[in-house]
Amino acid sequence: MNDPSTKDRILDAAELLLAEQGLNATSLRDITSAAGVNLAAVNYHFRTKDELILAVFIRRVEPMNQLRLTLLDALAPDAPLEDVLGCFFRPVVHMAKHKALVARMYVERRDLFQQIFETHLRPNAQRFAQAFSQRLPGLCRVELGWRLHFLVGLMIHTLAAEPVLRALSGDPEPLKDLDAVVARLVAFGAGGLRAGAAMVEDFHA
Amino acid sequence: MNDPSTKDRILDAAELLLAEQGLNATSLRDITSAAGVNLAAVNYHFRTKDELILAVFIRRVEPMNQLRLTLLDALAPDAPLEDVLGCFFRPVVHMAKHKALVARMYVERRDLFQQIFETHLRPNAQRFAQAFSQRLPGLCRVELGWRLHFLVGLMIHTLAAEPVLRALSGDPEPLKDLDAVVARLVAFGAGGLRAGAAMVEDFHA
DNA sequence: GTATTATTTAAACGAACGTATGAACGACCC
DNA sequence: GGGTCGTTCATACGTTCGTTTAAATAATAC
Repeated sequence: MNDPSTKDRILDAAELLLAEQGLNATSLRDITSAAGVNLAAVNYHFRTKDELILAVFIRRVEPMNQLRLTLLDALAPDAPLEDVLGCFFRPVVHMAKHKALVARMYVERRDLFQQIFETHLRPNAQRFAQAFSQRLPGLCRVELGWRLHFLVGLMIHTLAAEPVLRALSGDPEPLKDLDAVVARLVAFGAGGLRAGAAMVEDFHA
Repeated sequence: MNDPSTKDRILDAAELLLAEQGLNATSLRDITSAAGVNLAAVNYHFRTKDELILAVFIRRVEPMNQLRLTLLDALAPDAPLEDVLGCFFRPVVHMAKHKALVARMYVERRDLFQQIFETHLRPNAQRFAQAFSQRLPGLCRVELGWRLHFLVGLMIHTLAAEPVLRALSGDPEPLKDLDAVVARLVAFGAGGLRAGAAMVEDFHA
């Protein structure tokens, strides 16, 4: 087993620290000293801090994205809403050790997040939007958008809030049993989507 | 109509910029030059940047908190779950022009958020936890904690994501009709809470 | 083995940051 | 009018940041 390359050691250390401390709060010096490499190595391998952040993120998003589509394709056409939600949530929850990075990215650097969304996530998102829409008849585009937005909110917030959950539940490792987390997200999400669907006519009455 | 004091002009400019650009990304020089005051005025009126951020936040949280309790107290003891959710969501959604600040705070400076939670929000949160619990019989402490956590996620994410909603729905001002936003949050939240409650025995089987 | 390329290193750059200082200014009281 | 106190001001301090440079070292090819 050969040592991980400098590039990989930077990526690993960056993933950990960026998720833990935030994007702006983590300096390149934090990362390189944690990785045991020289500061200038970041510039050599990634050019800038932004490109390093993108590389860290894409390394996890790429396979997660593929898994999502594989699961969705394997679903029966008449599979219930809950199964689609499972395909949506499970790969993200299982993705990485340092899940808070998603939320950090989303709030601290929406420009970078948007960039990744356009290049890596948009087709994926449209496939899921279609799968949800199919199982929530009578939902117009705007309302569907809001509900998808709520789903993303559930997910991001859950992944970001390990310390809060720890304090709230007393469980020292609230995100340990990932399947239970997925089940909770699926149940809550399905209930919200269905109740929301029932309200549509109220808004447009 | 006398001019607003230096202190207020700093608070106003800070609220706008901190929400727009983020906590770390906004410098005191950004704030003071937007407010048209001297840089050192921050130090004079608030001592440090952290204390300024706290002051900005507390100025909005204080009345919002009081309104929340007033609404909850005015509720009939047998009011439905949706009404409690309304008391929970409405004051936050209506709170300030620059709502993203809540999310910024939550992700970028959880230490400050925690500090405000302990000193300003905890009793409030317990009142609501009790009101929810009362209407969701058979929910253990842990599961209730998860569901409250999901509610907070819905709220924060919604307030933070105006630009995303804009892109997603095509609506140029998706957070303009605040009552519609509250209605959507209430419907989705109630559906999620109830569906979650129905799943409890599965987890503990 | 030497030449060429790829990688790592120490050191420094200029810029931006939060904070601190001491002088100037203004309103107000005696 | 002089003195006091709260406020505003220009300016500077020390630090840290992302980025760059050029030399040193390792790896590869001929």
